[in-house]
Amino acid sequence: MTAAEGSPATPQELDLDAQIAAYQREFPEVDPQVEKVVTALGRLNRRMNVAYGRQLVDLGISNSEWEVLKALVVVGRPYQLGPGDLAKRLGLTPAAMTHRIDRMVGEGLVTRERDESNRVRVIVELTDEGREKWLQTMRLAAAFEDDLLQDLTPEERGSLGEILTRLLRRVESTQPDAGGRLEDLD
Amino acid sequence: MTAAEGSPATPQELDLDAQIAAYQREFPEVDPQVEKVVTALGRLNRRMNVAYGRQLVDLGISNSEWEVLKALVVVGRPYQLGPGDLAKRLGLTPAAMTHRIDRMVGEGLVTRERDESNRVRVIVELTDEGREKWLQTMRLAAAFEDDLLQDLTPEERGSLGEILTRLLRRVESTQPDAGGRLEDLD
DNA sequence: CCTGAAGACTTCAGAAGTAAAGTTCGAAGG
DNA sequence: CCTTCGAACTTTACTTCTGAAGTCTTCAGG
Repeated sequence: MTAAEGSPATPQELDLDAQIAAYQREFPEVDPQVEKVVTALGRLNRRMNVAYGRQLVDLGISNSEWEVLKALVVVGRPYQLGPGDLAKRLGLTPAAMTHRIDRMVGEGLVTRERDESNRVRVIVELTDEGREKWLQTMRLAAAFEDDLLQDLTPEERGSLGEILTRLLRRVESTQPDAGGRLEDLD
Repeated sequence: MTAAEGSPATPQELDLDAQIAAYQREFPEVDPQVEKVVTALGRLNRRMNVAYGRQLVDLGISNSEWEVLKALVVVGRPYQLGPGDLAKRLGLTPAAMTHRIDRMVGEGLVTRERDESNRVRVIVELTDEGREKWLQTMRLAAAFEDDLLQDLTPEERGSLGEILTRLLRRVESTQPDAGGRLEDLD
């Protein structure tokens, strides 16, 4: 029998404190408190993505497809966006969007048609099936997320949300949105 | 002239509160507080990775290569690991590691040689140049991270680190490390 | 009208990942 | 000793993404 092909996407990592200690050993100038926050953030996020990924597999869609569903649902009825808009919102090249949409059309999650009022444009629209899929993912994701934050007190949740929002604002203002504000798109 | 090819990897996203509001509109059962924490976490992490990526481009290495450097540095002298260990630690397939190591050997960041005491094994070792690269990335990353957390009070940093650590522990214990504990590897 | 430029999407080639099959070496039993 | 199994890495086929070139549509001038 050949090797069991260890399932990837689930990293085996050192204990967090051990990892921080290693950084201090190799790079003494580092601030352990800062490094702990940043490292925990990255690792937490990675694990969450693994968890989402597993749930999505059960529902028969990929993480990439989920992103598209989310973007379409968020804009609201009639759940339409162009490939270019989608690409900007997801941070992908237009070429990648073309392929993703191909797949998703094949799976019946979205439709693609030319905009008859301006035949250069293409309209990608969520199907009922696509919307239903998104609802299913939301149910699973919400359950996972509730469970994840279960041990936090309401005060802790509030303060966590507030601090993260502040950090996000800082980084998003530092990092201009690669040419053109989102408001231009709607 | 052809299209300017909008630079990807920097998503244009809705305001965080607007996104949460959209989720509530489309899925009223969602807990906005929970969703805010989770969404901010994901978006923050993504932006941080974009920021790291830009710094790495300046230093001439990719994010993937950075991961390998980190893993080797963290184990300490003599900075050696096998491809299989590396793959497990990074959450990749062994096949992907083979290719990554190929590239990194070509760039002089690591060496690859057979273990003479057991010729099935291969030893990947950080070169001096690789270690120096890692130190450079650390300097830039630490500066970025210090700046990111600049607005937080020491108490906020401490509590953020503590809460994130707790969440990480929860998710890591829920999500067994795909076959085999890390302790078996050293 | 016709032409040229610009915009929006798609197509094509190359990079990097996964899954599965293949190769090589070491160890254990007859 | 020889054979067979298992472990560790590599190879192959296929997927998905990026960057650059290509196609089609619209619009502004001549």
